[in-house]
Amino acid sequence: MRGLCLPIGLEPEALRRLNDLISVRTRVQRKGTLYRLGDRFASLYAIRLGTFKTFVLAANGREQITGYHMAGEIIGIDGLGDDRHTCQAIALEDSEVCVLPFGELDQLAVDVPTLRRSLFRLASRDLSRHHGKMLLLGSRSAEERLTLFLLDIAERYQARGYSAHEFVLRMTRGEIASYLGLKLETVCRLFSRLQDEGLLEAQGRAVKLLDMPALKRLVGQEVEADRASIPAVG
Amino acid sequence: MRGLCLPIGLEPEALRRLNDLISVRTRVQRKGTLYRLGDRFASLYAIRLGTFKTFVLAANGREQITGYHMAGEIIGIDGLGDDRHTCQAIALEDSEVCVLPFGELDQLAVDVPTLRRSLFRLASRDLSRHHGKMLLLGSRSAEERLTLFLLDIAERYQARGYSAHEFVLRMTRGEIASYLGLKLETVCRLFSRLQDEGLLEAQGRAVKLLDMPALKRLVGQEVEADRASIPAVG
DNA sequence: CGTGGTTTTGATCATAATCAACGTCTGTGG
DNA sequence: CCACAGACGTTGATTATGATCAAAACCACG
Repeated sequence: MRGLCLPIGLEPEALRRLNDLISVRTRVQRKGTLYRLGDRFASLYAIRLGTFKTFVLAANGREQITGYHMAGEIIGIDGLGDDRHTCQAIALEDSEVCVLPFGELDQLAVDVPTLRRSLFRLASRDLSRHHGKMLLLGSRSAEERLTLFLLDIAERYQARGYSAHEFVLRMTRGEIASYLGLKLETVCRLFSRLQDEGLLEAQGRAVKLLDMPALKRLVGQEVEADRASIPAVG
Repeated sequence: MRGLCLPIGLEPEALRRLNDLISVRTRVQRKGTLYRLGDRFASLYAIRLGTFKTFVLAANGREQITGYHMAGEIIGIDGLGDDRHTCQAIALEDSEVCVLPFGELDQLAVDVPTLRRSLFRLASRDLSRHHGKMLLLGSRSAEERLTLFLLDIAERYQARGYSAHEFVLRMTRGEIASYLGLKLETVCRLFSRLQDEGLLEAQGRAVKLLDMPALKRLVGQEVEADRASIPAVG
């Protein structure tokens, strides 16, 4: 049990202490809500199994997806700022989370500097993720966005010991589109195009990344082994 | 001195304690760097006077602006995740910051739950800001983006006691464009267009917002007084 | 099977990017 | 104080990209 409940990115010392306050494990079935916008912020949730999407509702009522979250990640930190969750979290498949009561976590953090740091880290991680990946998305073409998205997913699967080259997406084309700021037809066409170009193979949600180096080049990521060649900019 | 050094959004109790550890005040002149990407994270900076931009360098060496920061705001929290700053901060005009050594801040946070909370709040604030305002930017037209940007600036000036209707931008058209994921020519045209439509008046960086309600409607923000009319979505 | 949600593809249109030229402002040195 | 250079801003003409509208095919599930 403990194994999967433990968040990636926390130091060993903090992890042991954490274990003690993990009391509740909850199942959330497909399309079930973990928390809603406006809910009082009380806990963090360590995803033990499954996948979640977080989203906000735009003025027109359409949902704007703000993130996808997989097993091993912690969600709910968005509520910290105002004591209320600022988005809604829904399971994309039958899932299971460990509830981490924030009050106790906060208390524990007093004794354990490492955990304190870890919590901060966690809070700033989404932020950094956005900086590093998604904000850059603003100035990128549709093709680059989708590629970045797929590479991000691949990387996260890999970090969990799964194949980075072959996986099954848990979200619809429309959900991907919402996340990337595109239309679903555009996302479809891009899958087709990347397939025609031999970079990947997609049958519905099953995806095989065939030419990783090319995909990385497409989004301007240096293909490892010589990062020294990145030109310095003064 | 204390007055302006103190961050907006911290509770009174925390503020008093904070005062004691504010040791250094630093000037940063126009175009001067406060911190660079990769710099060791040691402090937060409370902007006492002036304006900063934060940005990352894209693969091609072009700068991608990730935020604008005005007097009363705290920057530098981006470095918390990895102990290294993940972006660069440069002053857009002659500015002044208070240095808040994070180690001491962290230590202080142990005793003061309020401060602890405030720090978390701070860490998650940028995140929330993005959620609420800029992430939504992904699915918006160029005109909506610029309008959101201007309304955001207006709101922040207002929060500081300045006019929300009339202000002088501190950044170039190109910098606005970078921030919004547009090209500078597009930003220019949009200023012209909004001016033609009578929504604002722009002479270079001096901006007057002439029709606030119309601007808010443009981006789908309910014009106060009846938020009850927003349809519920289940 | 048939029904609803999802995915794919086509044709057309709107928006913003690109390429290009020119105007304007600011600060510097003569 | 003026002339000039360089950065910044504006506008026009054209193109490329992604949105929109529309019609099928596909698929999973009851």
